[in-house]
Amino acid sequence: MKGVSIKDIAKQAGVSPTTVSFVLNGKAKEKRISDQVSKKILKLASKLKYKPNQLARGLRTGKTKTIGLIVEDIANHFFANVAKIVEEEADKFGYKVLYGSTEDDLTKAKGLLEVLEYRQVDGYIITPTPNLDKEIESLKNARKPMVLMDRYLPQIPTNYVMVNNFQGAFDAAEYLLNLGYGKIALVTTTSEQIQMKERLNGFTAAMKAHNASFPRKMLKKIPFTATKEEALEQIKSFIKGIPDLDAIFFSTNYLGIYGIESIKELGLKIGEDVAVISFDDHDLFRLHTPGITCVAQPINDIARNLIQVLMGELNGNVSQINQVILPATLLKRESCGKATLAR
Amino acid sequence: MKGVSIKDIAKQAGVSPTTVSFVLNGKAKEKRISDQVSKKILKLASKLKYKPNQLARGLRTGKTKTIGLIVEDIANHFFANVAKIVEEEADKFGYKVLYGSTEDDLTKAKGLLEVLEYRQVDGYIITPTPNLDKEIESLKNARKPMVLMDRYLPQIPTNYVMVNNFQGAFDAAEYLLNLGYGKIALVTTTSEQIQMKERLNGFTAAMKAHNASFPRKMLKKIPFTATKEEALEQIKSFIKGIPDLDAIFFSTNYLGIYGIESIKELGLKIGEDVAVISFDDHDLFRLHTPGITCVAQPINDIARNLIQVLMGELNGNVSQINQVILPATLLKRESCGKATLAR
DNA sequence: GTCGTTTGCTAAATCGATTAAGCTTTAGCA
DNA sequence: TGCTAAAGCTTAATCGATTTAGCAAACGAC
Repeated sequence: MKGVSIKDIAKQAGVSPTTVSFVLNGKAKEKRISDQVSKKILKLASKLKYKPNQLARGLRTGKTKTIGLIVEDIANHFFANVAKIVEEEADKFGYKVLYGSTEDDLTKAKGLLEVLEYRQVDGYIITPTPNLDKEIESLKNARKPMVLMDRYLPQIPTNYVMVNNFQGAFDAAEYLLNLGYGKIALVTTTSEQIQMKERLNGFTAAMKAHNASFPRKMLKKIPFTATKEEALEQIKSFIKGIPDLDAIFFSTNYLGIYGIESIKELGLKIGEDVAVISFDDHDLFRLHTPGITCVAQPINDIARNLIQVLMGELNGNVSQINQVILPATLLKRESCGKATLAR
Repeated sequence: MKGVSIKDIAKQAGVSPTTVSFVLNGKAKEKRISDQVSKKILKLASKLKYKPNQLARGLRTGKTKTIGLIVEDIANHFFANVAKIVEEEADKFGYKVLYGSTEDDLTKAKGLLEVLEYRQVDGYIITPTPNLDKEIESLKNARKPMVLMDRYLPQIPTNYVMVNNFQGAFDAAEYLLNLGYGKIALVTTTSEQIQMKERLNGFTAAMKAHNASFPRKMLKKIPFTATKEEALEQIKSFIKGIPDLDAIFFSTNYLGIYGIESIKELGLKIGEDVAVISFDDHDLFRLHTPGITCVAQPINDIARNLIQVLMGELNGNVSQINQVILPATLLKRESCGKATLAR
């Protein structure tokens, strides 16, 4: 029942636990343990299927080999996929992952951080909620290894890994403009978070660069507190309110999904009556008829960079701040009808 | 930097660490600690923001307050949603969750179990891969709290929580038959796992119950090792091979997705040329035009039951085996055209 | 006044590993 | 032979909590 401990090995090998520890930690040479003894110990360890007790080790060394992953919603396509790669990559370094979803709620995020702290995770991958500044700041001051993802807090210089939101939105808008669309609307959220701002900025910058007009009435912000029904209603009446609308850019994947549903309910045809682009990819966008053009995030790259940066910190390379911004890819499908027709 | 320990509190309160431990564990009365001292300790603890070191506690008590969650693929809609609720529910009991994806691969599953074991998780929620019997058996013999999900191993009586696969498939087939469809095909995987068998059994039982014919050529098994491209090819040529086909039941959500894509590529119209039902719901099915009728799993219920059963075991109620089978719901949408037209 | 009981608390062992410090024994060299 | 150095281990402290066993003082009963 009980596991095999270092003592058991020591007893059977006729040496002290210290010696066993040295050998099993690869310090045999350094600690001048004879090859004879080393081999005997290694043989015994594998024979007895010795598994070091991580708790004991952690208690002594202060390292749990665990990282905390805080996402907005683990059930969301983007975060779930990141979580998957993060787990795989962390595993390569001998780390396990504890996760939690904030629902973008400050209180939940604080709660998660507290739990992770007293679980003594070695490092953090955090999708910050609004107003999480104080907590992030104090983690930073405590020099805890940490990387932010998906967004960052402009006031606090920290490591982060994100997609290039500005460029992604810029490319999307430019693509629509080049296809000849003139009345392009942007549907985004009221969230003041940086990733949303940058998508808005990228979009407007493209419009400006092409001397296209983007009056205030072409911008719709849906409160992030809105229920699905409310969001659908708002999107529908927004669309109805702009008769000459010919294209819509949705700034997130869930808004894109709501958008598709809204457009469908209005009896309009995507790609014919109105062009659609959404930020973030989704199975739905790929398989929808017509396929929905989108700005895809490089999920694998994001996850791998997160771990790479975090491992750097965990190994003590805390020298400089790592801010990784990865390119977004415009996946052209059929939802911008003129696109395929015109070309 | 260092955390506040029980010793710090003891020193400041002028008592021994033992006393502090008793008070903080709610054993003040039982251990006859005076109210005076109790209060002083509690006050100090909250003033110093004492957080018990879980490692130390775990080392001593053998409990980590951590559960291991092994899913097939955390990025999959079903598992991601279960993972989310599992985390929330576990949190209510003070447990955190370590997760990992097997990709239905035996070696990965073994690796995960090994890691979780030596991380000393208190309990396991496992989606077993094929041939994981030996490992499950040995966990069971070690009397480790454990619940299986999504499927179980018929040879080993264990706790599990699953949807009623038989009933779900039966209902789907019956629904199609009642709508007047006669040539109904079943597309499933070559997987021999119980949940797949039961879906097949449910389907054939319904056909038999209604005296409908279900010749071997109406059954297509796609190897689960097939790439997406291979799967699409196979589904397409299967459909082409049965000219009078009028309905298809896909036994999993990813086959349903492939199915939609295949049908689309063949230039057929879902709900008009061919009716479609898939096991498992998905955003895509809901938002697709036409909406895809499906057999939905009660995800929240599944997750809550998993935790409930596991907590029962963790609290020592290991008396009897809990096998929870939850009803599947047929979500009727437009993909079975005659359905909406006929009614 | 003595004995037994209760009250209120503490000492010390323990969980299993890591690690600084140190203790033998053998070797090397003059 | 005697002295230093290196080789090869071990002792014991430590991480922070839990928990068993038990001590000292106060109290009560006779």
